[in-house]
Parts: sequence; C-alpha cells; structure tokens
Amino acid sequence: MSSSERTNFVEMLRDVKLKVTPQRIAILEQIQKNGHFSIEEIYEDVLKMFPSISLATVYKNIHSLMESDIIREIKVPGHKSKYQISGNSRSYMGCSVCGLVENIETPNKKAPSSASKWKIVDTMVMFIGICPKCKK
Amino acid sequence: MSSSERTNFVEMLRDVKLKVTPQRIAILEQIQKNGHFSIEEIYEDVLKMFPSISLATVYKNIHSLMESDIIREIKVPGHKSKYQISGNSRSYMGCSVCGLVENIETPNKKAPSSASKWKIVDTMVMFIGICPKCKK
DNA sequence: CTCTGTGCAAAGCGTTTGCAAACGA
DNA sequence: TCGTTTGCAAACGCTTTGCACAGAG
Repeated sequence: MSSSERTNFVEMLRDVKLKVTPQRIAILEQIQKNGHFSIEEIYEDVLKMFPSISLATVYKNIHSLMESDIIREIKVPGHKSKYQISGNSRSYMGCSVCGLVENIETPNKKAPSSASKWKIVDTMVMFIGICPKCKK
Repeated sequence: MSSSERTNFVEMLRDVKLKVTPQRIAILEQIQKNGHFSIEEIYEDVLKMFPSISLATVYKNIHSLMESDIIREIKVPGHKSKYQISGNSRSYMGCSVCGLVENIETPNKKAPSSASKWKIVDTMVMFIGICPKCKK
C-alpha cells in the first residue's frame, strides 16, 4: 500500500470520529487491496498481517465502518455479503455461480416517477451473470 | 386468493417437478398476497392458516422454490433477505430504514461493454431510499 | 485520564440436517 | 408402491455480547 492510501484512511476515520487503530487500518487495506471480500475472507487475510486480531474485532469494525459509510455491503443473491471501500461505483457484476463481484462503470439511471413518494438516496445496478472463470 | 391463482401455482410446481403440497401452496399464496416477505414473516403468516407447519418446512421450500426460480430473493443492504414470486420486474425500491421493498417499472438497462467477458443472465436495478412511512 | 477499541469466551439466533412418519403421484 | 415432503429436535455456523485489559486522543 502507498503511504497516501494510508493517510487517506486515517483522514477518513478522523472525519467520522473513529479512532485510528492498526486493526482498522489493516482491515481497510485488505478490503481496498482485494476488492470485494466476505467477512471470513477479510479476517483470514488480515490475520496474516496481524496474527492477534480476533474475528469479533473484524465484525465490530465492519459495522462501524458501514455506519460511517466508509465501506459498503454488496450482496449477490444466493451468496454471502461482500464489502468494498465506498466509492462512486454503484454498479456491479455479480457471478451467480461463485459469488464474485466486480465493479463496472455506472450506466446512468434515474428512478421512475412511480417512486416519487420516496426520498431516493442511492442507486444500485446489479447485473447477474456468470463470470469468465465459471463459464469454463 | 382466486382459484386461477391456485391453479397457477399448481402448474408452476408441476412444471418444475415439485410435488403440490398444501404447505407449498400456502407459502406461495402468502408471498403473493403480501409482496415482499422475510422468512420469519412468511412463517408467521402461514402459521395462521396452517398451524401445523414447521419453520424447517418453510426453509426447505424457500430453497426448492428458489432453485426452480418460482420465487426470487431480494436484499436491501443492511436488512434481511425478502422473497417474492418471480416475475418480470427486476427493479426495486428498497427502504434503507425499514427494509421495505417495492417493485417499480423496469428502466431499460444494458450491461456495459466492460462486462463482455461475462455471460449476463439477469439485470437488477435497486434504488435505495427512504419510504414514505419512514420519511415522517 | 477518559473513553473507545480489542480479544476472548460464552451466548444468541437464524438456518440446516437427520430421521421416522405422512403424503403425493 | 416409491420417491418426495413434512415435522421435530438436535446440530451448526455465523454473529453478537459482556467483560477486563490495552491503547488512542
């Protein structure tokens, strides 16, 4: 990871009044480095860099980071939730076979008038398909 | 429920080689009648009409009905999965506060070329917002 | 120093499984 | 009759909680 990324996370955390702990940074770096991760995968990867971390800590952090909108939950139907650093992309390809998630460029999308009584705060487009690996 | 709806479910089940049991019909009727339901809600409502049904039966049926694509799973980030009878609509409004899901008319949507290596089988658009009730 | 975060172990809950009996075809 | 489904209870596995200690601010 570059130091600018680290600085980035530190600022993000300060902005939302979360303390900057090495565990938190390690979790964020893993999520950023590897894209879309389930809790289990995040835990196992952080463990390599940070052998003393506990699963409970990962869960607690995933929650507080989601509440602060630093990370975001993505779910492909039939698979476990995955997490990614919040960003502009809200369009995903999800593999129905293995659960892989990839960001794609966002097709512009407006909520139809039938939703006018709602206050719309976000738009998510998910394409469900079969990824190149699972096609074989 | 109308008898045509019942007939409908019977045919759906036969088409996919699932046996027509009263429990299955009751589950399907509840889902159809009430829109988007979590497993817990389906169970509690079916229980009123069918006091002997067990939670395990609901779970088993939700799975086989999903495998046969008779019902579909929808998940609003941060809330439990809900289920609905499969249909044409694959566009939803999801309430980030209470988890309410509503179908909306589908805005046409094509996967961008960046996804060309995938085999796309479905498209789902989800608008996240705050429903009229939670706005108050 | 104070308050938040961590780690551990136990508790909690939603979901799944095994099995015998009931049921649909 | 044969294979599937149901209902029950036990087992499972993921997630949360309580608490004492460590660490950030």
